[in-house]
Amino acid sequence: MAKNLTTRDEDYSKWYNELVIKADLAENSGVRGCMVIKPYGFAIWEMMQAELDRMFKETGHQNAYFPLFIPKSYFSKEASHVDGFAKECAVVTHYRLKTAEDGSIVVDQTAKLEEELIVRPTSETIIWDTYRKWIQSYRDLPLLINQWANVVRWEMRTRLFLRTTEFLWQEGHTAHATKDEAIAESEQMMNVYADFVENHMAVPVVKGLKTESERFAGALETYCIEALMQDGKALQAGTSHFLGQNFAKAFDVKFANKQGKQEYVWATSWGVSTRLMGALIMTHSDDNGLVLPPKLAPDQVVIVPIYRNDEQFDAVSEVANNLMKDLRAKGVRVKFDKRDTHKPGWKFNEYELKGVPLRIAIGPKDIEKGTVEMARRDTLTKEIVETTAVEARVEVLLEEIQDNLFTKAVNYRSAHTTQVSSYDEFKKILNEKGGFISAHWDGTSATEEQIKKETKATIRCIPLDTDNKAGRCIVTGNISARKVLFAKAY
RNA sequence: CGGGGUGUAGCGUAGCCCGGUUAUCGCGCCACGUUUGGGACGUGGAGGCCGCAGGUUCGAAUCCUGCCACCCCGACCA
Repeated sequence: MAKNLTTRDEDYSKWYNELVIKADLAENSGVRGCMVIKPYGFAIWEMMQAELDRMFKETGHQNAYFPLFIPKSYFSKEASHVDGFAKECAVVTHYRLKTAEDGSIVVDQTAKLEEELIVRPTSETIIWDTYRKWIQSYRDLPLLINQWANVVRWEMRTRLFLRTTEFLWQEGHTAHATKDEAIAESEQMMNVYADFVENHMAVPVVKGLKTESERFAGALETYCIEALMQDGKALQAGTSHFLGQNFAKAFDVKFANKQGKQEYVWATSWGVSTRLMGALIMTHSDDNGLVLPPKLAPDQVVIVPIYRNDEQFDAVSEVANNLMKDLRAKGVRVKFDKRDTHKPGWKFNEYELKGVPLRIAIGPKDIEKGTVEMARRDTLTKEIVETTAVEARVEVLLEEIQDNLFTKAVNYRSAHTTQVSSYDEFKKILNEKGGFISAHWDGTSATEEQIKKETKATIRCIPLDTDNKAGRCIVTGNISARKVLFAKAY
């Protein structure tokens, strides 16, 4: 059993914070709102990056890198965009320090910048300023670029991975000749995200559209994927925006079409961030610690030796090393933990806390019988397996664990998605059960705002796979074209 | 930015109201020995600008003032 881990029932957010720290994923730094991502946490992020990067490239995108600093004036070019980010920007005003008379380090006031630089909260402006120079003809389109970067948003309140002042993400920025093509790109990337999150992270998502008030600053349409956490709160896991011609007009990005006529290009942007780590942790983990889906686990299998003396250790090691070699040849990520500084029991708990999907223990009894003990992290069950059968069994179990985690999460979500037909029922479900609430809404921002004020629930999305049955808004009783998905959100 | 709270060893803490020996305890750390199939035990040891600065006092972790940081609640969060 994990020592001192607060349970989810006791205090969910305390459980989350402790888990992040104890599983060695990240910790708070000396810098307000900024976290240190520790090696184990970063290894998981790298697994995510590698797969996403592969998917982006498979859909024709290329990576590039744009500056961290954006001149202030760039922001004023697209009005709604600056409105969305103005309140949370870090601003660079000086470029030099000096030693004061009392020996302290101070900002050199004579080194003031002509124009302040903004630490990017997102890169639309600098990228579109650059695209102007890259795009002249329809032959230059589509332009399909992604960048892996850090961004800064000066949030009032931060939480490890879920909302930090600085965070890591990827942002795709594409330019297209036609509106339809740009919309198709936004939809495609939403689907890529959904594919990744469901099939690699084993986290089920609802694909949908954001309402006008929840839309990205500067977008005409925001596609999103929404996931449900174990405490019944929703988490926006990724967004893909159709930007129309807003940025093309703001940054004067035109191309000559086949008829030689100048046209503004059509744009999209899309991103996912280290917040996905939060989604991964909160979806699968339990009171014993982290639970990782095999596809993203830095170590899929760990082998723990049990021995009393050198002779036994040598015998166990021989079996372990052979297993490791065979499993690695099959592409399984496996580690043999032969540290003599910790006891087996300590290691069992350690790997449980860190969410390693499969643990293999090999001791003197196993050597005698030609077996090993295998333990699953997701079900906490153990089985004895013939050494010769381990390789095949590992492959089966890794797949089973991946599927099981997804199925469990889907079941949880189904059990916590409620259809309601009145506002009273809505409030009751929200307070007593939480989760997604599917209800009719009259489509106005006023009603949406009223619900948010009165209940703290927001419209997570207008689901795309809904059956579009008309009805009456639960608040106003006005005509509603379809049900939308509400929840309290992170 | 408003309301509340907390800063004592790497971490978690006692002491603070009511000033007075060498600042308490647990975890962790180091050494040695016994241990090793679910977070071992014993013995010994190291580790402290008591958040920072000033003040009161013979004497301050303790009282006073200012500052800083963090946490919680609100506001904020495309």
